[in-house]
Amino acid sequence: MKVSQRGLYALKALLHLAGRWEEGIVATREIAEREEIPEKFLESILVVLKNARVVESRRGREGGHRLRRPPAEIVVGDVVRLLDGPLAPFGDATELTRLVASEPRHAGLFDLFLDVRNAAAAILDHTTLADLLERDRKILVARRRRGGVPET
Amino acid sequence: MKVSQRGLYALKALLHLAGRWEEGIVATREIAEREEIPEKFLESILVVLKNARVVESRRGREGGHRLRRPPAEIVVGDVVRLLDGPLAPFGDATELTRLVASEPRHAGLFDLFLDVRNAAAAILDHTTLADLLERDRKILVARRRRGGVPET
DNA sequence: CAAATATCCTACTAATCCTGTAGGAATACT
DNA sequence: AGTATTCCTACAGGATTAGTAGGATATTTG
Repeated sequence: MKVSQRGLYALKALLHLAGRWEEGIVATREIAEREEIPEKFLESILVVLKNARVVESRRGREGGHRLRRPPAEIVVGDVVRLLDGPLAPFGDATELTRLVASEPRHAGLFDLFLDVRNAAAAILDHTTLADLLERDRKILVARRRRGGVPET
Repeated sequence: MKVSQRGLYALKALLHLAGRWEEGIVATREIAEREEIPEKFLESILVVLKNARVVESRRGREGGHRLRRPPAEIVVGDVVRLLDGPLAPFGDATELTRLVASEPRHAGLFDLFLDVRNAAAAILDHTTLADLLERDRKILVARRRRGGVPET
């Protein structure tokens, strides 16, 4: 499994929307500027996210995007799969299962790959956007305690 | 992390050599034929494996390749890293650690990626070629018991 | 020494993926 | 009507992937 720049942008954008969940609709430009994502590129990503019903959009003036569900109900694994394909290091879970069951050679190898994909899925499929926001917060607090650098 | 066709070929070739570890040297052509890998492509892969001191080669007639160490001492994680780069889904472990420690935004996300890479590393770095051969054997036995199809 | 055979090295190619850009059409708010 | 924003299509340059081709180099056998 590999997370592309595009996938990373998608996650950052969603985290941005999650952080401002109460505010409602946010425009592409604003996300792009704050998260340092090329605006036109982000546009195309948001369309994908919209078609997958992760996000909903409003056009025209005062338009923009917002999460379709609360941050605690959006799973990181789904977003990664949507943008960057299956979590398995080779092929996908179904293909690997088939190979383990039918390949005369190297079934063990595919079985190993299946273990890796299951380990990744176990982590990514039970982490939500809300979890990540919480995690951000905790890391920041810990960093501050460890001799953070509050300016002056 | 993504295992390419090239990486898969490398692992298959190494498993082939591991299976015939006692026999000593095996020619590229033979591996290519038995494992159904394009010969010239396999050649280039074996050079990489040789430069990384995983395999040793002898030229000329009766030449070929063999593992430099016994199968139980060759770790899958190292092979994957060699052919397909870091195990992390984004960047590598060092970069992710740095990002978690210094990024003002989304440190939690990079921390999550670090968890994924650690989970993958935990699996791949403690599985050897010998483990995989054993695994192959077990799968075959289990398959046979479950109503295998012994011809006629 | 010569022939045969295998690895090793360099270069090239075709296809696909990745990371964007550009321009405009459709839509919705003021 | 005017303006701001999403949405759609097309394209482009660079990197990566999966090989191919041809020959130089080394080594064993006759």
